[in-house]
Amino acid sequence: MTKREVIRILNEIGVLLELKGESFFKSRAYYEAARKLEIIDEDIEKLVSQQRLENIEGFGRALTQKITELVTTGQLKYYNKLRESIPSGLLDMLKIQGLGPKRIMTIHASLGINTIDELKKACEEDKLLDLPRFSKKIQAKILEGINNLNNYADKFHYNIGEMVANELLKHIINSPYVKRCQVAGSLRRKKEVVKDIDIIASSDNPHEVMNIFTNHSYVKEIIAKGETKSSVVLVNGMNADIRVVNDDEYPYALHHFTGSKEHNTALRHVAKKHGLKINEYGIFNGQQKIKCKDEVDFFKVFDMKYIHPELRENYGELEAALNNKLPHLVTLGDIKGMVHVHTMYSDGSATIKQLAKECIARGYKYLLISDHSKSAVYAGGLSEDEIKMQHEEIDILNEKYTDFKIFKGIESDILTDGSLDYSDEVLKSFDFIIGSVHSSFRMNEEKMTKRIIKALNNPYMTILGHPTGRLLLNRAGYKINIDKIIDTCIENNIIIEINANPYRLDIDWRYIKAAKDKGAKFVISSDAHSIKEFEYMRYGVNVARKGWLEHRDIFNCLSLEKVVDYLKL
DNA sequence: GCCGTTTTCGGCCCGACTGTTTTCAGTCG
Repeated sequence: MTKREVIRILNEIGVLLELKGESFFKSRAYYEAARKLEIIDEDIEKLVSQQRLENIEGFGRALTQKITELVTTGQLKYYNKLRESIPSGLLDMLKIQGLGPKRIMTIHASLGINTIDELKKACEEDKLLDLPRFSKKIQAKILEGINNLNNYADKFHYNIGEMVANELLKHIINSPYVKRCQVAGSLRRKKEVVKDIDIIASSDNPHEVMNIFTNHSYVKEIIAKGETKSSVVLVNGMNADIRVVNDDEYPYALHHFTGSKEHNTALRHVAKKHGLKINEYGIFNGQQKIKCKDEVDFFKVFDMKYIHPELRENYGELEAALNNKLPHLVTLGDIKGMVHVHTMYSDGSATIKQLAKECIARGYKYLLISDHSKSAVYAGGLSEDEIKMQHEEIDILNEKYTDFKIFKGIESDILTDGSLDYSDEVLKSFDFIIGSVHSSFRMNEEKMTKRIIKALNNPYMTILGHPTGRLLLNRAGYKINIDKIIDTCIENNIIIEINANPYRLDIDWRYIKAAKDKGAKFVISSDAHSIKEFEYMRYGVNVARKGWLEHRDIFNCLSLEKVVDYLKL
């Protein structure tokens, strides 16, 4: 059984226990254990066979026994029994806004309802009214929650969230009542997909700020509106929350609502050791509040350097901050060249000259062109003759530039047998080669891993393109042994792509830090098919920062001279 | 569920808002 599967089951047990009405702390023990396994960069089977699980904080006798059973037999009796006792439809109901474990179990126990469809029918037939602490209002809310579930996605791509949040922010920040205001939550942490928008503001007149927020034209429905907190649904189905505090409470509130929950919980443990207490209104030493003017001050209280929001995932940032080992995160300004760009030769919309001009205007020193290869017929992949033409055009353009260079490359399909789709003769004519999988996504893990590793052993390969092939909120990545692939990239000096397209953001940031520690190198590439898509670079930088990367870990932070040197030209 | 120098039981994270009920339960983040 894979670690991923164990993590999934632990999380599900946590949810099932919540439904059963068990103590929240018991559920949390399972969630925390799942979380720990996610962070630990070790083989689960080794951890079990070497009996090292019980040495990890949060793994007591019960959890160790259960995980051992799961890993050695592939089964867990406790889990099977739990699942039998709770219809799976009840788990789905947790997604309905306003409906939690208590009400779900009341509905199930009194009315025998097991699925969302049955629940919907019951609401429409007024069957919930007689249940204790239910009413017409609550029934209507549940019904609306069910309809929203069908009408709206519950998650959105980062770039959509950012766009909407900026629009709301612009509206609020212009108010004379607002002193400080910014986006918090997962958007501030630059998560690749977001559930909602969190905004924090400081003001002496929260009432007015709430009105401004809830009156925005994007607001479709007000879920809650109070003096410090309001919650709305926007026209696109997204939820947005605002918290308004006094200005001297702002840094604490900002930190609290930036999260992550896991980061906050871990920091509270640290605070406790200092004899301090943290909540959204302050850091307290008994009754006394410790003054902070901003988040830099906030972390100073715990002898920590400022932790950038992107790192606040409880992936080791607190320890690093204590030991002064936080990375100097890469910034967009560190990027010196545009990589993985498609032109009109294949499915791009701009000419090489237009792309180069835009690069120069943006201060980039080089452009790495990589159109599709000939197997990608659907995308106008380049024939051998077209490659020759493109190379001639690049040579002519390069003669005109003094402080700028265009490099000749290709995004070559990794064919099902792991070979690239040109002869060595043709491959040799490029300055660099990105190898990407664009077909037969549904191979099993062993075959797909073998396929990619064979390509990584091709001496002409420079970069592994979008390593998992995922499309966020749309398609899971292909099944691969990512550890083996990363290890092979390191051995063979292949650069791992961080594809900055906001619908890909592939490789996932969760893999990056461990790979970096092992010596992996990365490139942030736009995969641009138009000049407009150069903007994608900042999403790629977000991912790199979430993966703890510094400029020296990233290929296109190198100077032009160093790139020429690297590509041995 | 886990944990432990107040140690084998009793804490563990808590505040805001809604709606039902009249002091509080449920949900959410």
